[in-house]
Amino acid sequence: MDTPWLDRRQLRAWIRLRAVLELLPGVLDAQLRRDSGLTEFEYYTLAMLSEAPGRTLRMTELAQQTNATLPRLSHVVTRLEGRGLLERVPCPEDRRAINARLTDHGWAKVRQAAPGHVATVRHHIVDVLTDEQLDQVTAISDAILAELDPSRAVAALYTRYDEASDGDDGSPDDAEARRRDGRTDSSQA
Amino acid sequence: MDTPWLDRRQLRAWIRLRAVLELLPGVLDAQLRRDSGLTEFEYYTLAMLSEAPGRTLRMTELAQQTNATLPRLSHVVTRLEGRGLLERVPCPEDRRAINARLTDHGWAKVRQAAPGHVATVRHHIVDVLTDEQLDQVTAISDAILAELDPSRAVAALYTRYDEASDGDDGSPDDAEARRRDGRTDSSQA
DNA sequence: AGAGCAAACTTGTCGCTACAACTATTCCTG
DNA sequence: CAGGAATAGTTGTAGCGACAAGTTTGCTCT
Repeated sequence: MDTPWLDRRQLRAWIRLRAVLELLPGVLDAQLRRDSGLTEFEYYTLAMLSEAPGRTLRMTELAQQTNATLPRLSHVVTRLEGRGLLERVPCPEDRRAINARLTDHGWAKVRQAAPGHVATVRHHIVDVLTDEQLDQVTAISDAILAELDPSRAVAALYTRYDEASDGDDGSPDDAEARRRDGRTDSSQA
Repeated sequence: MDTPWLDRRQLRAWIRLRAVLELLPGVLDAQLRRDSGLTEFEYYTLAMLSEAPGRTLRMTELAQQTNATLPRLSHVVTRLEGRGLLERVPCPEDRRAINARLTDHGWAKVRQAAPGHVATVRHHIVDVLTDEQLDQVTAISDAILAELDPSRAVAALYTRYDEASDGDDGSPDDAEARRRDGRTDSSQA
């Protein structure tokens, strides 16, 4: 078994990507913690719920959308439930399943936290990249995810943001969240 | 403050990048844990030492090269020291400072772990991307890191893998290459 | 129909990381 | 050449995530 080492180009790309992998999550997390008392993961959990029809999702589905394992999600949901941001509701159709539903308090929390978080994402990622590079990020991530997640579990979510629908993907809550797209900013670089 | 929401292209890129950020570390970690009993971070700690002159680095420098905070590194080094993979040596020049030095056992460990890890990186990243995309990864990461790390602390390391020197591809086995080249480095920095 | 298996969650434990002190040197500046 | 600030590390604690069981419900096959 001969193991081909990485050449300079490959190594350079990897080292840098690794640095991003290491540093970026901490920055995003810190901002949300500071400004909203939420983990980045907690935020996305709430955010995914806020976009779902009826602000409700089954645990498994929510886990997929947040790229989390079920045990992890379960723990997080327990904490969020304790803080009154969401609630567990037994699923009538399948009694094994549990629906996580965003409370009004949780909804308010997301709405309060969103602008700051989006601003951070903008500041650290979107604004420093060109439109072309953003598309490259999409393509590169797709390639990596295809290998990383052969079952295409993540696909369900991340296909959602393709140029698929012209209308909306449906839900009223969703529409409300999306309505904020309205801004026209010809972002600086 | 206008609500700076993300448009479709931006959101798509971000959602996917986020998925990579979430999933990739776990995969790399799992492989190293399984095959070598090392965390990805532990591996890189050892790897950075293995590349350093005399297989020795000061804690602060090592922290920078691994993108870690000092407290984190300190804990990790304590654990690795307990396992005999490296040792703390007081720095003669500055009595506040501590040198972390790779032991022979640690050296062997890195050499044993490297091929599997590189194979994983290859499999999940390098092999699924074109050369062009690899360069895009470099450029994009650079842009993000420049904003993320204004002090350019990371720069010290990741500049190292530019087309600067020859014979310096920076792999953990790099030190081996140096030995082959007869570049024997004694005495610490 | 009932046995066996899979799916959907939960729970408990352990290890790692961030954050916040704290100690010990060295640098700097009047 | 004091004395305060900055630098280099360590340590303690609290909290989150991974992993491994465990439980309940649904599915399937003969």
